[in-house]
Amino acid sequence: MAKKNLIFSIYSTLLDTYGPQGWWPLLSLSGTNPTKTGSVQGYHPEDYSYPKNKNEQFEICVGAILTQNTNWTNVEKALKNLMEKNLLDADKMLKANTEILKTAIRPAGYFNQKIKKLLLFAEFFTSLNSKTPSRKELLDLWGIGPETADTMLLYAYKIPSFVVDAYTKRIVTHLRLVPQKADYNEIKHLFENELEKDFKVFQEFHALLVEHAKHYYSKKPYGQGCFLKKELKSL
DNA sequence: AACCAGGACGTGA
DNA sequence: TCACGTCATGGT
Repeated sequence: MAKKNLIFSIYSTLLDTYGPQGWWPLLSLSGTNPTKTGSVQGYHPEDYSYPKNKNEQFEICVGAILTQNTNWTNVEKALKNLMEKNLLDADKMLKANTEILKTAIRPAGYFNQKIKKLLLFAEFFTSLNSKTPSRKELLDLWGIGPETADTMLLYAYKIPSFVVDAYTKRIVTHLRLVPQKADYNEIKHLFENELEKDFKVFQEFHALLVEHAKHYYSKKPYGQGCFLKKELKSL
């Protein structure tokens, strides 16, 4: 393989190791592939046609908010509750009783904060009339920070905006690709500057980093057995 | 039984 | 700017 750059070779290695992840996870697909937590098979590997409709797009955005500092299995429970009550729809959510909404999303934690975030976003989402929001518009919403905004842009709107989460930061600082104190944008640019702006690559890369982190960067000491460290030396 | 999970916000220095 | 507390449930 021609050495394009360090970042790309990491992507290559992760993809070879874990395979395409097929993110974002959608409820309609978790039936065939229930609650993926290990390196099993992706949700819709090598199929980049999602979201297929406006409700799936909304579902991704809701999931992005609910998963803030929260385990995905808990988010899935909340999403299922919303789906069962037929509330995974922006208009219906806006008309719904707030207490019922809170009860539905309770498993995802922080339900008092998150219900505000969801309603504010739902209102914004309907006001878009199917337009694609800008990153700034998303960031201006209360409850949507850089990671959530980038997650929505990348997975709900297929815009190549790299997502930096706690795992990503943990990995790149451990590998000494950025200083410990590197902020969100510094890490985001590290990836964006060295990759072609292809939403499919960005989608896979972020999902692969999460998968990799679950194997080697979830318990201390971080990075034990991480094969990326060996690879970096050999370059 | 502590610890933390695919963060964001408010506050005080 | 920046470090720190707060928000909440459920699995290990």
